[in-house]
Amino acid sequence: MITKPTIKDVAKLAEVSIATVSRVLNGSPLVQEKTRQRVWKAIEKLNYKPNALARGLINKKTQTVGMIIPDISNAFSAEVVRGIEDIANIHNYNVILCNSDLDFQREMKYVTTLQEKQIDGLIFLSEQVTDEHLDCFIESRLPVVLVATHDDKGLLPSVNIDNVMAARVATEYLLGLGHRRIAFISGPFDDPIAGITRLTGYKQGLQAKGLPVLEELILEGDFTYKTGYRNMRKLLQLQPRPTAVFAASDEMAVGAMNAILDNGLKVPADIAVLGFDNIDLTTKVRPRLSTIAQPMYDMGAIAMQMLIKILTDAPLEKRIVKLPFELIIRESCSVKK
Amino acid sequence: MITKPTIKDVAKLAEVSIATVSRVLNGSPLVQEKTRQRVWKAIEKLNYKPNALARGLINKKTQTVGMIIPDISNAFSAEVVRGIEDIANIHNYNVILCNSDLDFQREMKYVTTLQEKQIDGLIFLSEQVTDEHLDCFIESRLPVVLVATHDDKGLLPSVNIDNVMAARVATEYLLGLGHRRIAFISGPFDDPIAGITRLTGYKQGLQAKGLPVLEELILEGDFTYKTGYRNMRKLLQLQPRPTAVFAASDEMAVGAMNAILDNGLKVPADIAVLGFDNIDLTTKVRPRLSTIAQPMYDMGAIAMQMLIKILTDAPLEKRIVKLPFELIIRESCSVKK
DNA sequence: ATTCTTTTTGTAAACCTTTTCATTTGTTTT
DNA sequence: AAAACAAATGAAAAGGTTTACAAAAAGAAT
Repeated sequence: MITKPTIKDVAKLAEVSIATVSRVLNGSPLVQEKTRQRVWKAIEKLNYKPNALARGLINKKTQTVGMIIPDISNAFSAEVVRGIEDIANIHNYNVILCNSDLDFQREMKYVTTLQEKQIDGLIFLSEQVTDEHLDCFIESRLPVVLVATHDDKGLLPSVNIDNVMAARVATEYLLGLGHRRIAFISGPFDDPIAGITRLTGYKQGLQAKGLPVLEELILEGDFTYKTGYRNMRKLLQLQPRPTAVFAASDEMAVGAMNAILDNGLKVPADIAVLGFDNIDLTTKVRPRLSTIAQPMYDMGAIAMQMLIKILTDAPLEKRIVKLPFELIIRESCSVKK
Repeated sequence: MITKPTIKDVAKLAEVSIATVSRVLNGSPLVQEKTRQRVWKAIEKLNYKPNALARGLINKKTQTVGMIIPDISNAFSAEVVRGIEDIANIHNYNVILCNSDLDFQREMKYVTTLQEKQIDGLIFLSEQVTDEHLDCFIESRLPVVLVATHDDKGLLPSVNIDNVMAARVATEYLLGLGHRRIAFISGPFDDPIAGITRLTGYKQGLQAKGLPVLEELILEGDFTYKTGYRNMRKLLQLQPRPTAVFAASDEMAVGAMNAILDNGLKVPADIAVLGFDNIDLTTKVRPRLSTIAQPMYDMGAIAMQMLIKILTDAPLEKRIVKLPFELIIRESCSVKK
């Protein structure tokens, strides 16, 4: 069997030492022009590719980072990941993809494996970052950047949006349209990042206007289409019905919208619907969904940029980055009649 | 600075040689029970993690595979990737994600990088597999499995569906509903996998019924929502209008559906719409989209299973796998009035 | 007790690089 | 021509594992 050519083979063919080949490979200036050419010729002739394992072993760098996310088949994650990979690619990094399904055990197992593979850093996306997470990250000594999450103590660098304010702006928009009976389909009540925060923003919006927060109008979902649909069906049975629904994710908002539509009612005429995230889906449904836009791609891209800065010892201007959100008005909300 | 503990540190603490530690780590039977325990204790005490680079260097295996796909933010790719990663994870492999945007240069650059990183194998997803691709794969000597693609010569293992037959079944379904003027929004005319094949199936369907293939009813898209929308607008100007549209992807089908809806017409009452893929979106739009289901997750999962078999020298029953497709009837197609 | 097995453990080479340090070669200065 | 210096090259160690082989320890057979 023919084995892969190594630096030795190149050295032999070019009639130099492996040290010289290595220097050529790494663009060292102290090698004569004609030697350099001879080496390159040998490299090409043998189709030699340096072994990144050997390199990594000695350099203690692998140009590889890990990303642990809940689920790549979720549009939000996928968009963030695309941002991460694009920046990684530009800077000659590769990314290892890990789907956790938000399972703590899996997350921890991935951290261990990635550590063994000597990744240079980790990008982490999850519902919450608990103390156990923190312990694990610290023990691993891996540079970690959180995206679309943050830890309470602000120990880890992160990139996120101001979820409270975003949800408040959304609520105030609906109030501004004249709605007073605004339902809220929340994320998990124990999710401190996208659950509690957005619920808080919703409440703040109402309270700032002097309106009561009605328990019956607040239902718990898990960001998925299904829970949006189901919760909306419950809301439709209320007397009187809410005139608007604000959901903590676009998936849930579309679910809610379809529940309304399937019930023979109209959006926004009968009930206004407002989402959160601005995933692709929002422009593909009819009516198009108004929503709070999170800069998903940018969040990923910036997280990766931060990670690279950490890896290259460049200064980080800000460790905790809050990106701007945007209220995008489409067709799913109208003035209350 | 504290450095990571190595096998040497473990050996010293456990008062054995590194060979013994290695044996314990690899579950070798020829080490005494009490020694084994001593070693494990040392491993845990030091929180030692074996260095996968050093391991890979000597074993010539990295338990890492690469996957080159067009774009992870595309629902189809994402679902396939999820299938790949799940199976990989079960078998203790990790996956490196590479987005090519169908750019040949990028694809080739990724192959080189992945090769340098000594991946054990590669899963490749693209519009076409040209001879240059083939040359590159062969030269790389990497085990490659194609997914949702295949090469003309059948050189590489692949998993796919019978696109011609699927498109034909779809067309015949519309014909069966009484439609005679059926438009087709195709993928790129030069895409031999999902472009030409599905177009062929469409034509076959018509011809089998003795119907003419009308050029004016066939438009070229690139599988994206946008081209579905645009092409449908063109089709709407035809006199007489088509009574049904079959699109070579769900994205295009939804684009077409929205073009129809935005034009004040009804689906399926005025025009029936049929898609291809069965991505999530199909059940989130109203009316729900009828479609040809490709087993996206399974395609990824099976591709990975095949790759693992190749890597472990297990026999492959079939090198070219054709998975079954399924016509899923929802609400976007009705009998022609 | 001696020899022969069998079981357990250790030594050292190998995997493929990078890099320090030493050496050689070439150039400049005197 | 010799001395001093700079530039180019090579030898060898290091990085952290696995494993073939050697060696030691333990047990069985004589």
